Amino acid sequence: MSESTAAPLVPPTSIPTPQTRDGNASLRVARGLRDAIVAGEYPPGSRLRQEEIAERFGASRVPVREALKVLEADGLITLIANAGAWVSQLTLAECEEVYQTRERVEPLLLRLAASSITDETLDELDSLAEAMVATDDVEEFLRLDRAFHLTMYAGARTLVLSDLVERLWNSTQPYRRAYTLMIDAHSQRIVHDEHHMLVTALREADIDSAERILEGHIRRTRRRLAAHPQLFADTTTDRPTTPRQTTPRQKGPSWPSQ
Amino acid sequence: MSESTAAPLVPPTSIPTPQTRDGNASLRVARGLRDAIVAGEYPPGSRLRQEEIAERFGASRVPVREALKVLEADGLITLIANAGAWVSQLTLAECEEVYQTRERVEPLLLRLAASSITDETLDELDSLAEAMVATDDVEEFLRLDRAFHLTMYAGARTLVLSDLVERLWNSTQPYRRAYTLMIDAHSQRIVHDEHHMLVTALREADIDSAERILEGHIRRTRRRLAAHPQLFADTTTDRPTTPRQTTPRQKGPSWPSQ
DNA sequence: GTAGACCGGATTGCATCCAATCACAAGATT
DNA sequence: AATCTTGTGATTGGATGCAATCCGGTCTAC
Repeated sequence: MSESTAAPLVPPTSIPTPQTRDGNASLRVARGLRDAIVAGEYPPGSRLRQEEIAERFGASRVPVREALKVLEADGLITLIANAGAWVSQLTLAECEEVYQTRERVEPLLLRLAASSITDETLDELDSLAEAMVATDDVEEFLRLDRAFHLTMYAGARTLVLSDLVERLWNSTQPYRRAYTLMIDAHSQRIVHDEHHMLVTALREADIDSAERILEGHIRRTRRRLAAHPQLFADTTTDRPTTPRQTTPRQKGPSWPSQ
Repeated sequence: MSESTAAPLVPPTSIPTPQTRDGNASLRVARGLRDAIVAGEYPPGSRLRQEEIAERFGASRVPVREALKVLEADGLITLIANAGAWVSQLTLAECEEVYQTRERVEPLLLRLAASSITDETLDELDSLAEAMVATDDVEEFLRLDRAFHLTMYAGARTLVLSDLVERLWNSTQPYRRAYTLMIDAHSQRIVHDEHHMLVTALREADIDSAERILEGHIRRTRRRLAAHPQLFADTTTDRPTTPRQTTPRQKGPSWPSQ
């Protein structure tokens, strides 16, 4: 499938393949596949075939497999030996677990970032919050919500923690998407209020309040999600359940176990 | 795992490699290498050569590279493209980051586990705490300390969170080891007191107190570590710094970035 | 008619081979 | 003498090929 790289020793002619130059096909595959999953291109339960991914990103199956291992550690996909890879399907309990974890760590990340939040950042947060009210496109809403939070945290000079938070966001993105599709005006109003209160607390440099507001914000979303269990995989069935493909034939852990 | 089926049609010549039978060499390598790193066999900054690891675990370099990706996501090693793999070396700031994260998430995990802690578990925790006082072997102390905490959490029917906590423990294990080597009797006494208070609070089913004690326990350790910056990599130098090998020639993130 | 056994195709897991990159050292140039 | 350049060995990254596993459907037996 490497027609794209068809010119290995071909001098400078090969235009469409600068990818050997980046020296890291597995990183490129991991990034691209993660983006595709988070974007909803592969919904939870989708089967991921190595060869198909390899062809899509113009690589062989070796870097694809390395990328799959990374995404498994991210919690985005579930690998089962000799069977294949599926986009992770969370049960409601697992999703609540992630949200409870977020309730604890995101306020910390906000605290670590707070000192370096500038007035410009606060204005940007305000405009992001405004834009969330204005839009009625789900994907746009999700994008803005994510941008709002990550912008708050952007000043933190942390690596472990910001990476962790991003993973938590990624692994629950499909369920935020599904929930956003059925959100009512009232709930949306509350989200907006909370965002506005957050920016206000940050403007007043009241970190403790900001932490509490953020915690409550995440908790409220968690409870809203819990009110819609139909969005999640059934706890009683073995997973991964594949709604469209053939069901895999081996019970696996609901979350990458390693 | 399934070495019992070790010799299917394999011409019995290949003695040193019953590993093809388990169907998952990369998992075996990841586990073994993780254990070796956590055990201190490869100290922070050590260079990890693919071929050497492959030989050690009786596999080729392909599953080794997959295992390296997993360990990078665990935060245990640092991969640099076209350069190699090194056991992660944390700066003091990064280690404090991990500990601050632990201060937030471990109390949550304890809360989720608390309801299923039995009297037998509490007795076991007591005896683990006692054994920690009795021993003067560093490795034994570390093993007991880890067992104490993980036993507390064992009842939690969580996957994401317990996995996260284990990663956090693993990535800071070398620094706990180095610190334990220079711990004085007074500090050790405090650790023991805190453990005892924890078990007491759990016996009284006082989850809130238990959470706070655990948070303070981790925080105190963090502050003790911060008082010994010489245990950590220098923030000013590019990393990874390899104390024994030749220094790699490319600046890399101090923590797996992705 | 139902249950169990047995191919055929597809997919994964891994070993081997080859290309690309980098560190180190010796040599050339100014 | 110092610096840039070039060559060589070692190491990593990736592609191909092959063995093993598994699913699906079909056939057979009871």
